[in-house]
Amino acid sequence: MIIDSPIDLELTQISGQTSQPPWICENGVYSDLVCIDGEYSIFNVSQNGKYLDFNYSGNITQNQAIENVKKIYDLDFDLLKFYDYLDNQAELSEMSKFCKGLRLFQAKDSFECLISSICSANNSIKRWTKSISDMKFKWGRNFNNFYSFPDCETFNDIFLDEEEEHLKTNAMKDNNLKACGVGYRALYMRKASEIFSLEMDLSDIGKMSYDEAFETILKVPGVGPKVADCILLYGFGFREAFPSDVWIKRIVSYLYFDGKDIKVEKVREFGMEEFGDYAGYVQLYMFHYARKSGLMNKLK
DNA sequence: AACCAGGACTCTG
DNA sequence: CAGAGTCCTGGT
Repeated sequence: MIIDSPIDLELTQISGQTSQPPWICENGVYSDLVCIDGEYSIFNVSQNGKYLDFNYSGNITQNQAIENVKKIYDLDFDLLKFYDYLDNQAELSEMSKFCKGLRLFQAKDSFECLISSICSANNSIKRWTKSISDMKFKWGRNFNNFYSFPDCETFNDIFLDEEEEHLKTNAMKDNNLKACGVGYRALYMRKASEIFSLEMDLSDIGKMSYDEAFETILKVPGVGPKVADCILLYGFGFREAFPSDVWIKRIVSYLYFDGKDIKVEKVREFGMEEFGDYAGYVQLYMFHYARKSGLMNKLK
């Protein structure tokens, strides 16, 4: 079925949002496993003109399927109204034409998003997406050769490194977190996983105000301000988050502060103040505008 | 082959 | 409480 809401699927898929790695793509069809109320379904989406062509298999209702695909691709967000806003801001007016159809790629699994976001810190898009894909393959459940991300109870039992694996088994040496290329982040991931299986539900974060959610998630090991905002934006749909890293700092500094060096923390405050509920989208568009327009090379 | 990029954390003054 | 150093891996 066609879903009547404009999107650039490929751009959204490759944009490196820490909700999840890109879906498996074959002949223009992007597919992945989605869990809805304990039922597993395979979602297939492809580009049809300006719109998404969507179908699914599995034991869920059509309403559930549509509701979930709309959430994942943020299809209820009014892009055209957002472009009106961008076009009327002197500093942002170039962005819509470079990023046309780019949408939030929302988490289908908030725990996967938590671990992905921790994995992305001090890392490259290519490397963290491979790490997460490796984890799904090693420890996820297999449905028709699609793999779920392990839940936090399963995750707690994963060996940290070769040493821990060797201590407890005689098996091969790559059945551990560090074998996925996560380096020192392995311990952060395990501690984070333990917190959300022993101390609180990850879903509680979504019920909080933005400020409370930010302060709460910030206490998780491996989660600093940037990663916290990614989790809140991509994992829980807090659009007022403005995840600020060195690139956003350079771009904001170039566009708004005459190239002056600003603290990342100030950039975050500026973004939230200036862009309000559009902050998350503006951050997403700034990054891809910088990539595609050549601004990024210039700022290096 | 030495060096760099990328956030969070820890230690120092 | 700011600033510097360290962590791991893949890329040059």
